[in-house]
Amino acid sequence: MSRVAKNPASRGSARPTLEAVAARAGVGRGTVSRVVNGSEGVSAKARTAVQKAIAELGYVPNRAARTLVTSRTDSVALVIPEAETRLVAEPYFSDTIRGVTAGLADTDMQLLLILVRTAKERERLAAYLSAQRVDGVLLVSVHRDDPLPNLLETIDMPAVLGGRRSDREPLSYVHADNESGARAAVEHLLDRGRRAIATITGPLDMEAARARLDGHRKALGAEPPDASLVAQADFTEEGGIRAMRALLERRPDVDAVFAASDVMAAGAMQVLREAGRRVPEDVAVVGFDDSIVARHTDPPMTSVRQPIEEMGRTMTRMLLDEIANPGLPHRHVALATELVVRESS
Amino acid sequence: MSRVAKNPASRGSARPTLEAVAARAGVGRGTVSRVVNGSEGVSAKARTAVQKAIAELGYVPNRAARTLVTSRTDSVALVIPEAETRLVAEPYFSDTIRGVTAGLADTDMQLLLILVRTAKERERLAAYLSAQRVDGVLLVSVHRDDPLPNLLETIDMPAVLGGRRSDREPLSYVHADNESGARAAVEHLLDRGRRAIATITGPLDMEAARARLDGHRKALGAEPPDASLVAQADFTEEGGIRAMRALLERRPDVDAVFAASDVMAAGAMQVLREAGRRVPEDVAVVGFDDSIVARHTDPPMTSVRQPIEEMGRTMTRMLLDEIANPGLPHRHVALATELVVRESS
DNA sequence: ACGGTGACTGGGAGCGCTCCCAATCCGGTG
DNA sequence: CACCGGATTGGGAGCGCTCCCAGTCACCGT
Repeated sequence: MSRVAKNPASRGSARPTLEAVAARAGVGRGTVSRVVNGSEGVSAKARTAVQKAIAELGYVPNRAARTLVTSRTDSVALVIPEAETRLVAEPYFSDTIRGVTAGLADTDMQLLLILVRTAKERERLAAYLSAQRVDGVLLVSVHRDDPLPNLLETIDMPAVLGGRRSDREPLSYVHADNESGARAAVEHLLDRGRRAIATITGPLDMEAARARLDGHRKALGAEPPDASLVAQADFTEEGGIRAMRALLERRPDVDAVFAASDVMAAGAMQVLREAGRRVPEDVAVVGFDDSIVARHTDPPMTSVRQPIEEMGRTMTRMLLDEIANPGLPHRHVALATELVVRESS
Repeated sequence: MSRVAKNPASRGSARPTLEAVAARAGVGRGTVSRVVNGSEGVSAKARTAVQKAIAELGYVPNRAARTLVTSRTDSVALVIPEAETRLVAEPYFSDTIRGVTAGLADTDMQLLLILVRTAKERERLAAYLSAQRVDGVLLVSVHRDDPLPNLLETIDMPAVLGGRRSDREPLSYVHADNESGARAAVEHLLDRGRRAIATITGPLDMEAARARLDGHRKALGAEPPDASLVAQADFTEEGGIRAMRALLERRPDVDAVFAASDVMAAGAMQVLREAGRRVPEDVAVVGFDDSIVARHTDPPMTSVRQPIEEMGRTMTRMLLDEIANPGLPHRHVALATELVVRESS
């Protein structure tokens, strides 16, 4: 049989194969494979010969071939609900990606980015993941009723969540200590002598939003606070605006607001200004995220910083761990937040 | 997490193969393959039988096997220099990704996200791309001396740039019409009766920055403007601050500033406030990007909007085109910008 | 000297898919 | 009724790699 190299995409110099390296080094395929994969049981002599051949030929393993036999893909997916990329403070997005990338840096894993926008895409994603096209999944911004985590568990796919669905989340996750952060924010307002401290919440089907609300409540005392001081919103500026208007109407005496996101806090500040209330003299404002928005409002906003990039890095490390050790029990990690005080409080 | 799969090849429920589908449908592998890939020359009868079998078995093609033989990977890489994710206005990042994802939406291509941070990683990326692990590359935020585009051309890898290296860029690219945008901004300032219109530039090794500077010059008249009205910076807030200080010192009479990015404009506004100049009464300010920052400065900032998400979408479509038709000549697309007038001017 | 031992090594057997070609089928022709 | 050509079909031959096992070989103990 002639070995007619009829490569369909025959551009560029044909890449050398394992076989070519073996021939050049005067050894068998098995030995080259062992060297490439760092297995032991290869004589020093053979190893150097192979390494030399690899260098000379510029050999790079064909990932598809490897995947075909090992059924490892050497890639992980980062799944982000697209809506969140609009609502949530912008840096959340880039910081997460940066953290994940950093966590993957000296692996040779690839990062697949998947934005899910519609319910239909969600289903496609499910099929996609079931097809085992990645070794693991990072899932951020999960809502309470998100079906994806359960799916992942069902198909036995390693996964780590950024944030949790509830405080009984079984899957592995990394999250910021939202409750403590919120509590610190409200206590800071109390320290400043504020007495009527309202809060603007995020969507309560997200645990992060609930936890921040809890922090507000706990800082104010054990018993549930006056409901008139709580306005529900959705993390958007528009929502923050509406919530602040409602609060002013219900509680003209309000002298401080803790918003569960910077963007909502910015909206609140607008409303306060229009209402003729000075910030911070009449009403103090504290946000959450410490995003770029917080630094540019007028006055600059006090906010609770969460270590998003580090969350991404940690999630990634945990995922790689779970991929490498399939039996591993799920782990839960909380990272500390930090109150950044500026002039709005 | 109950059963620890110790058998390497034992995946949850063994995924059905092409062969299984063929058996079930009572046809040969070739026929199933033809149906799956939409080739013609399949009788209606065979086709429906195959489709039925696929549905019943829940068959999903194994991508690795396909890649191995076709040497297509069905994935494209989006390469982003990591430094840019910090400097450039944040939404740039997420908008681009959103656009690219949208462009890929009804393909079954996957998106690989690659952040390049160090020179070493840059080299690894070169090796990676040379290994033909993706079908095409999207490259954003290219600097004038970026070696990557040439590499891509050398290895004959389909690529589309977001922005260009110079106005003689040979590779395909999509960019915003920076010069017109800048010109519109400066003309707007002239309309407002401003006479000493300074500009704060981005790093001039980026064509976008140069083009914005050109726009400033051309709006002011054919001849090169007074150099004292031009301050070079780097797209960062810090840079904008330094530049504005320098401008105030050199030209106390300055009555307007056009900054090549919102973040720099925000820095400039800070400096102006500290210097006791009112915006816009004493000095009008216009930014570029129309990012979230522009909406939250005090006063809200006039800015030049660029359709970033659309750029991402367009780039992606062009790339898919180039992948599908290898002979295609390179194309250059400029998208219009739009001046968004707010209270800072 | 000889079997035993452990360290290495080569290469067959696929992984699941696409390509391609020979084989088959069928209606229409002469 | 034999023959022809186009439409359809089945399945062999790999793609490049890892796994695994049967050797091979130098060396040791008795």
